[in-house]
Amino acid sequence: MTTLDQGNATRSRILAAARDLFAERGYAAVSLADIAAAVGLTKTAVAYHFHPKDRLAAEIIAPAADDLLTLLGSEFSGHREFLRAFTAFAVRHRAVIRLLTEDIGGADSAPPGSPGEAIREFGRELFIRLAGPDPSPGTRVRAWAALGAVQSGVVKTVDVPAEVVEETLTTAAVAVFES
Amino acid sequence: MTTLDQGNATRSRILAAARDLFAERGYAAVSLADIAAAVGLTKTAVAYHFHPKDRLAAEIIAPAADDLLTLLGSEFSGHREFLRAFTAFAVRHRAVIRLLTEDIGGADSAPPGSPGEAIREFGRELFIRLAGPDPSPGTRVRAWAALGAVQSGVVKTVDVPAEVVEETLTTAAVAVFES
DNA sequence: CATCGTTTTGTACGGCCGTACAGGACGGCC
DNA sequence: GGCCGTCCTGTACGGCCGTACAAAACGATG
Repeated sequence: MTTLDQGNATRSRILAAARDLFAERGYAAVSLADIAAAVGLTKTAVAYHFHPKDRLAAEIIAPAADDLLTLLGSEFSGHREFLRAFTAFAVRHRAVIRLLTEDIGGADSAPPGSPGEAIREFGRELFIRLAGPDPSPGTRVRAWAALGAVQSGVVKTVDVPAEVVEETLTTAAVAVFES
Repeated sequence: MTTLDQGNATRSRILAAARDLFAERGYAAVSLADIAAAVGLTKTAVAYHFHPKDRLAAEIIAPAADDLLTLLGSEFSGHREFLRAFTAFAVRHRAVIRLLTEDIGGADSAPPGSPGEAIREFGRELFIRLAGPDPSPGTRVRAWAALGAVQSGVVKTVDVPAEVVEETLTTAAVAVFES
């Protein structure tokens, strides 16, 4: 089992390093060589564990993606509840939220069937969920502002305790949308 | 003069096309060939007008950068006035604000003396300006949320009249920061 | 018409990317 | 010891990027 454990261990180390680098610079701006250097391997070794590069992103994103689909599949009684749930989601997955919101699907087209396929333009779905099917210009602006506030607040304060961020941002997001 | 005018005309067309493409996909994701295809030229022709690719970004950003430096150099009586000024700035330059906030300086290191150098991490300066030198965790979260709300609201609603966006977002940003 | 500068093209190069493939090192198993 | 799967390395390839450079169109100028 030693061999297997070692493999899973480096696998995890690669995953962790990649998550940090992606969060810092974005998906496309990080090469396999960068990740390899961060964990002290060659880029070929990294490629061995995650055959297409997409798998790295897919595996990093997977838990957040599941949560997101659950969120989008749930019913909420009003925008306050929805914003509360969204903020909780964003805080819980703040290390990877940048990948979900921007990088993936924005650059190269996700192959059909991959996790990226389901997540594609999920931001738009969140927006529709919040703003409704046929929002007024003012509502559109406020909805995007609220989503942007949560994302920005979550990404830029990774060192602040999660409870503080979540509570503060929930209040802030509601304040935006009701302003 | 016809020759010169033609040159300036295509220069402008390149600039306009590049601005749109950058706003849509981000700086690094747009190649010279993409821009060339958009204006019906070869990538070499584009490179002729803007020798290092950086010049394209620099020229597109220049007016916004000047405005930004003015903003950072001004005094404000309180956070409301600052947020009002920042929102006005963001709306005025909404076509290029994505470049200022993310792409430039984020990916590859800007060469010293280039415009990107001065703009580098300007977001942090805006944050300090809003949150103060030694903000509490809650203030930090609210400040980033306010800035993110404005940015998101501005970028995602380019088809909404500027006055509507500006007024709505100013109110929203203040609501966030005071929430 | 000859000449010049400007603009555009075509071709080519070096660099970095992700990927493929062959081989070597190491431990588990018979 | 022989064999096998796992893990990692080295080398190499094709593709796309930005860039350099020679040459060709083209109008303007004399």
